[in-house]
Amino acid sequence: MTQPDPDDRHETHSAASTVADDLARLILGEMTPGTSLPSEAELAVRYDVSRLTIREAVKILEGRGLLEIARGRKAVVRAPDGSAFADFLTSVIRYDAKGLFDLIEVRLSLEVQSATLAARHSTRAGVAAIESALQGMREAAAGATDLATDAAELRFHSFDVGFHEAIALASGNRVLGYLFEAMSQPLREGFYISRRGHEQRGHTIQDTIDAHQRILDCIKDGNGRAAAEAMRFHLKDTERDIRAALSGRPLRAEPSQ
Amino acid sequence: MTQPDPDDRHETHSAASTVADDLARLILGEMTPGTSLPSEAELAVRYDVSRLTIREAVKILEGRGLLEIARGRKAVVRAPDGSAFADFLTSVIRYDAKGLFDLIEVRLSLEVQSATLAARHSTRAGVAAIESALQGMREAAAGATDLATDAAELRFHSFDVGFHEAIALASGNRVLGYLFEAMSQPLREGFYISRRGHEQRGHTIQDTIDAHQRILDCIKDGNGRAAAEAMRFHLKDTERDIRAALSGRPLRAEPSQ
DNA sequence: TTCCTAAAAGGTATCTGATATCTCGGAGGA
DNA sequence: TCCTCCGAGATATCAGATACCTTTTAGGAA
Repeated sequence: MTQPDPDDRHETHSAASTVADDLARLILGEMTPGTSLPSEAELAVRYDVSRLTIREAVKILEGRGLLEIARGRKAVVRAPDGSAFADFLTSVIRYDAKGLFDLIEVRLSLEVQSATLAARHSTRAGVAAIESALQGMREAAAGATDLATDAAELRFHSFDVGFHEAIALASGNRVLGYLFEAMSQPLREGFYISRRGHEQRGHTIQDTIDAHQRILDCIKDGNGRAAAEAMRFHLKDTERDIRAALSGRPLRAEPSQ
Repeated sequence: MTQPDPDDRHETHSAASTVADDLARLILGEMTPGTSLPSEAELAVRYDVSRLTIREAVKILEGRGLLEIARGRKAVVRAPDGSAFADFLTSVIRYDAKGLFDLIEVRLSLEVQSATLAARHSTRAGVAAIESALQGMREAAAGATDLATDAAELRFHSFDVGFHEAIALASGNRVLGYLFEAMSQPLREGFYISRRGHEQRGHTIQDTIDAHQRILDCIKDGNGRAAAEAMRFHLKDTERDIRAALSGRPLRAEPSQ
């Protein structure tokens, strides 16, 4: 809840911030992804500040995910993606364990909706992408039957994430895709915890694959309600895995990244 | 194919980005909001780069919303909020009108969940905040019966947003609160459009207030399912308002901020 | 003529050094 | 004891310079 503050007497904002805000408005308003900004020298002349100030403004926008910067080339406007939100969510779940479950709760809601929408109006290509991810999970699991090695677990995980991401994309709702992308990084840690709990509860990898298969089947049938239910069941089960793995032992504090 | 280049992963971008990533990990991992970073000079020594490079790294983190920077003071770690995601979403809905409806769709899902959770376990203070926002809507509407003036409409709008925000907070799920905060800015434009459509469809302000009252009643009753349904009905109706107002006329392209 | 390569031009990345202005805490006076 | 003022420390911004990367262009070879 921000205070009204209509007239920004708060103008002690630095020159770099001012330039950054102006450029942001320009970029969001009338530039399309792929367009390149004028050179630093040119911007310095236009805003009548030093090149350093322009650089700092551009860095702020890089941090906001609006620009892509490479050495020797002009800065180009970046297509939006969810990464800008990712470390924000990461910081949320770092502060306490409840944050992780809050995130899981939200994720459940969004993924159930994704599944519903994906079943309702997905394209053949969309279904193919989901199928391909599931096939990848199968192969990763076959390669190492118990996911004993880190490499196999990593491969399985990335296909698992890919499965859910493919559903989010197949929903046709881009905001869902961005949110999923933003959530997948902070949920990465949760994944490894959940696999541990999955085994503790006597389940196998095949169970996991079957659960995904059911979701896929419902989507292919175009049955939104069933797809939603299958997704909800799967995620609720994953949540139980995590709770089982965490019961009695605190969330480890050290970041794995 | 690049040369071996063993000690320097050339793939990593600039020195500033490297420092920024390292600082981000530090901040997310082991610093709490309010803590201040070492001074630029000290960081420059620690990372063995010039102060300018540190400045750029810090600017990137400012853009990511991780740091708060003020002149003459060290940079302090910022408590997470949704604003970093807000202008990202704003950029999404700028690119085409479908983005707006994608966002509305996601919002519906999240708000329905908020209502459910708020009904399930809200505190007395949480309910009071929702009630207070609704009372504010009533008074704003009474002050100007048809919301003719911009000021009255603005007041009504902020109480309307406050109502929904209070529900998100009452849900007890902080991630929902952050997401709501991030969405409310880009949806601001949608609000004015919806009010126009509301009138076009022969509805009054009182209808809007009644819809909110119904949601509040369900939450007070602790009836999660009914609260979800009331919220869904209200938001679906709002969506119809927007579609009605937009039918035949394109979304205006000029940014309002 | 066509294709490949190397130099040139333009751009960013980073450093050094200097000045201005702001914040905060402590010294000193009332 | 409390208020005021000042200096130390920190950031903000400037200017100039070098290194390295990318793109373009021009020239030479097939």
